[in-house]
Amino acid sequence: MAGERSKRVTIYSIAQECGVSASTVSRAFTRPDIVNDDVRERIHAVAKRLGYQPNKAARGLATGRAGMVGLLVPDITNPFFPPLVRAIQQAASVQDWSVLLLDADEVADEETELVEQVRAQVDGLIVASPRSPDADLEDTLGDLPAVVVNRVVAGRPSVVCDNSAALTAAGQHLHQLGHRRFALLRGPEASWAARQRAEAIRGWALAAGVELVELGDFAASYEGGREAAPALLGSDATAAFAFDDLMACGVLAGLAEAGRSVPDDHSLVGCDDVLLAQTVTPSLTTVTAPVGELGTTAIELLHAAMRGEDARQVRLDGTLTLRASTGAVPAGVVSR
Amino acid sequence: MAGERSKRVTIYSIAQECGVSASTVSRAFTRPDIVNDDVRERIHAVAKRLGYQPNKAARGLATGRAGMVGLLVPDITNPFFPPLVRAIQQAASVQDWSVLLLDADEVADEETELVEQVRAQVDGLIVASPRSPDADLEDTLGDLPAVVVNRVVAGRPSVVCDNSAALTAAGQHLHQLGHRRFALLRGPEASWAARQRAEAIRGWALAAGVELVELGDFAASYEGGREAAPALLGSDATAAFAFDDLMACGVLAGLAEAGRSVPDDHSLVGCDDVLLAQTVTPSLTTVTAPVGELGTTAIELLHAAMRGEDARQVRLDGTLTLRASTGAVPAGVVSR
DNA sequence: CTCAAGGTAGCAATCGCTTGCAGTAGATTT
DNA sequence: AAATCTACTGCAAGCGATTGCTACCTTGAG
Repeated sequence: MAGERSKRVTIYSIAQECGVSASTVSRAFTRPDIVNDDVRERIHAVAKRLGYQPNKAARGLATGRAGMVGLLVPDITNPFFPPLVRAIQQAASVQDWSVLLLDADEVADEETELVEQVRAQVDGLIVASPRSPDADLEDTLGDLPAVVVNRVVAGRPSVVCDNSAALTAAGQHLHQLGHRRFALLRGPEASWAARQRAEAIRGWALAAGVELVELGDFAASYEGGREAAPALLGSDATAAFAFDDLMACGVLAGLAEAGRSVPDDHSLVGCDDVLLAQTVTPSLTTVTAPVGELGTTAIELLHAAMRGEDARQVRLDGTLTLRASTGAVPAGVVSR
Repeated sequence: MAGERSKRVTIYSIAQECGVSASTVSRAFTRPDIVNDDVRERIHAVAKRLGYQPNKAARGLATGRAGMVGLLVPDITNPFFPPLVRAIQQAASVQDWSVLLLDADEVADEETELVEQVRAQVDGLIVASPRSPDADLEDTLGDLPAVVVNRVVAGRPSVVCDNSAALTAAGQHLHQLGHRRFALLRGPEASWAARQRAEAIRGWALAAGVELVELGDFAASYEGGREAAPALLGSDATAAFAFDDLMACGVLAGLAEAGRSVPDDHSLVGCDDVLLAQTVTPSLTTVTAPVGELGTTAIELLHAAMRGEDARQVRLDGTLTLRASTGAVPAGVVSR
C-alpha cells in the first residue's frame, strides 16, 4: 500500500521509471490535459505505486503559492470557534488548501504579531473576530489577501453573522411574555460583534418603548458572566441579553448562587448557540449562528480576494432558538 | 514600520544593500555566532528596515525541514481538544514550529488519509486520541516522527493522562458516601482512553468488593449520554462513572428529564474536566487532566523523536476534582 | 511529395535559501 | 621573518518542482 520504501520519491524517480522527462511528470499532475493519455496514465500508475507525494516546499518555491491559508482566531478554547475552524477547514480542503491555525490567546497585539509571522508562509488569511483595532489590522494585513469573519472592516472582504433580526425577535418574544424592563450585559468594547449586538438591542428597545439598562463591559467568558450577575441583580430588569452564551452561562451560575431562578425570576438570552447553550440548565434561549455557511463563505471570499476581485461583504442571518431560559414574568413583578 | 514596499525582500536584496554575499546574510540568521559582529548587526538592521521574512518554502527545500508539525485531533469540537491544541501550539512556537491542525471528524479512515496527505509536508506529527487501530496507525505513520497523545502504541513515543489513581479515589469517595452499587457507562470501544478508564474502574470495584454493572458502549458525546441515561435508570446503581464529561452532561440532562435528581438520586463522575464540567448544573465531579503538561510533553517527545532518540512513554496523573454531582445516598436506598 | 499546423516532450532556467569547501587577511607562534 | 592558526566570507552546487521556449513527430492539405 505504501509502496517502495526506498529513499524519497520525486518527479525524477518517476520520470526515470517511466522513461520520460521530469517536466512531463510534473505536467502529468498539474496540467493533465496537455500530456498524452497513455503517458499520463503510466506516470500516475507509477506515482501511486511508489507512493509519490509532491513536495509542497518545492512547488511553493517554484509557483510562489504555498497552498496554505492561515486561520487566526482570538481564542480557540472559546466554544464558538471550533465548529468554525472545522467548517473552514473542510471548505479549504476542497480547494486543496491546508489550514494553519493561529491562536492569539485573546490578546490583540499577539494578533498582529502572528500575522506578521505567517504572512510570508500563506497565500491568504482568514481572520476571525479580531480584537485589534481596524487600523492595526489594516496595517499588518497590508496586501495579503484576507477575509474577516464576524467583523466589518472597510475595504476588506468579510462575512458576518447578522444577529439584529434574531435579537429583535428575541426582544419581541420577551415582551410578549410580559417583560418590560431589560438589561444589556455588554461584551468587550474591542469586539465588533459586541457593538453590533448592542446596537441591535438598543434599536429594538427604543422602537418597542421599553426600558433598557446597559451594564458592563464584561469579559466574553464564563467569568465575565459571573461578574455580570450581581450587576444584573442590582438593576430592576426582569430579562437580560448576554453578549454571548458563555457569558450567559456565567450569569446563570451567578443567579443560581444568589438563589434566583431562571426563567422564573429572570429571563436570559444568549448568543451564538454553542454546545454549552443546550446543555446548561436551564438550556439557553439564544441566537444560532450559521457556522457552516460562515466557513464556506469565508473560503469563497478568500478565493475571490486571491484572484484580485473586489471586496465583497456578506452578512448571514442568525436565527432565534427558543429554549428554557426565557419565560413569563411572575404576575406581581409585571405590574409594579 | 513595514519597510520599503518594493518587490520582495530576499537574502540577495539584503546582501546587495550590505555589500556582502547572500551566504553571509543567510548565516547571519541561521548561525549568528559565526559571522562578524559588525556585519551581522548591519545585516539585521537592513533586514528589519526592509521587512525581511525568510521564505519558508525555500528554506524547507534547502534543509529538508519544513518547520511545521501536524496536529491530528479526532474532533476539534470536543471541548477536550481546544485547550490541548493551544498548549501544543504554544510549546511548538517555542521551537519555532508552526502547527498544522487536522481534524478527522471522528472517523478513523479519515485519520490515515490525513496523515498520508501531510506526511510530506511536516517534520513530525502529534496524534491525539486516535481512533484508528494500532496497525493502521503504525502503517500510515511509517518512519514519520510522531508522538501519540492519550494512547499507548508499541514503539511510539506517547504521553497519556493516567486516570487510574484519580478514578480509584473517586470510587473511594463515593464508597464513603455510602454507595454500593455502581454503573460504568462505557465509551467507544475504539478509544484507548475508554479501555484504560474502564480497566481502572473495574480494578477498583473488584478490590473494593462493590457491585459494578457495565453499560454501553455509548458515543463520547452529549448525545451518547442522553442514550446512557435510560440504561442507567434501568440498572439499580446509585452512582455512575461516565466515560467523559461530555457524556456525563448528557446523562445529567437525561436524568433530569426523567425527573431524577443529581446528586440526590444518583451520583455521577465525569472525566477530563472540560469547561462544561464546571458550568453544568449540578457541576461535575470529574478527573482533571493536566492539559498544559500534556502539550509541552508532546512537543518535547516529538523533538526527541526527530533527533532519532528512543521512544519514551510518559504518563501524567489526572487529579480528582470534587464538585456537586457526587453526594450521599439517601438512607432508604443504601440498605436495601 | 512537400510544407504547415498541432499536439507532445524535453531542455534549462528559476524560485530563495543552505552549506561544504576553498580562499583571504590578520593574529599568533617559533 | 616565516609558518601556522583563526576567524570570517564567498563560491557554487544543490533542494524538487514549474514553465517558457524549442524541437520533434504525425497528420492533413495543397
